[in-house]
Amino acid sequence: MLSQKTRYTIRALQHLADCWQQGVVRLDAIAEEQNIPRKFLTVILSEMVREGLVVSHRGRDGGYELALPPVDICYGDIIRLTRGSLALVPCASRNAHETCANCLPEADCRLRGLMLTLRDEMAAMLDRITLADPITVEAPFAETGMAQMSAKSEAAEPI
Amino acid sequence: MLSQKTRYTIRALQHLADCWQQGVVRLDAIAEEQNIPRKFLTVILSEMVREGLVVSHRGRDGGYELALPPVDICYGDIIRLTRGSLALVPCASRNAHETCANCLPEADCRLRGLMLTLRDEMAAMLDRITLADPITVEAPFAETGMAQMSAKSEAAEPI
DNA sequence: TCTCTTGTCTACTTATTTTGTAGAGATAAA
DNA sequence: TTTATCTCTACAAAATAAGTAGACAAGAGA
Repeated sequence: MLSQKTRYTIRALQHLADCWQQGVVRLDAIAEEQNIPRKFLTVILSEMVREGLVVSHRGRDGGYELALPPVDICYGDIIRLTRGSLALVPCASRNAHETCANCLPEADCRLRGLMLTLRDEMAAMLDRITLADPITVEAPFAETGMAQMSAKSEAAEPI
Repeated sequence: MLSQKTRYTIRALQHLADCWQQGVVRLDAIAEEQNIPRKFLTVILSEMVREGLVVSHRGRDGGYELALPPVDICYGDIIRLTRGSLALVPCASRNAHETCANCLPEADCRLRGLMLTLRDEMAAMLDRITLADPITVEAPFAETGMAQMSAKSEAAEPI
């Protein structure tokens, strides 16, 4: 699972992407519209500033904006930044590899083999979709009967 | 990330798959060969028995074996059993849907849209590969220069 | 039947991670 | 100089994960 913090981060960045080139956005505006605890959001956005994804402006009329055009920020990068890795198992990370505790030697671990393949497949998708992509949202499960989703995101087609 | 417990579970099941139709396997044998804390493994295997994936035999000469042929147990099912869901976000689960706390209405949440697509892609892979599939393991990162992996698993080809 | 081996179950303990909050500072505009 | 903003470190509380204890049940064989 993505942690709550990672989810907040992504939604905050989506919000900034939506406001791209419309001036800075105040923290309180993001917190309110995205339903994120204000104090927690200060921590999150400060981290994003340190990581270079967001630029802040202090003082009166201050706020935040993306440091890059939304099209240059992909979901894979955001998740790697906040969570360290895309992989579902530490030994299958290509960016933050760590050997697992209490495991077999890596060369023998089939779980690792599987998770590496999965990681690569996830990366192929998450590195392709950016904050500029529109994403169509399937209706909630309760109300409907599934799947209107699937498309593969070329240019500006709904995902 | 998959929890340590989920990883132990998968490796224990892989071990039982390897011993399929060779008689029961004692808990201690699994614990030793798979490097899993013995007491913790009792909890894990008891759960698998309750879930119907494993059959146990008590008393002297007792042990465990898979309840089904390895080819009928896919990784997707194992992860769903141990973890509740394949999805990376509770609101994107198709089996254990839950609305996220502090979120937008589901119909407006682009993160959910993205995570649904990702979930379906992960499921397509994890529901196809079973405990009977051989899985080739890429050499550990430290020793080599990446990627010998990728294949898509048809029939009994290495994954 | 007795005993030994092996699995079962419930309840705990401990460690780690996650989620948030407090509060004193820095800075920029008016 | 005042006020609206962001910044930073540290802490607290809650939730989750990992692992252990220990009494119990059951089957095989002497």
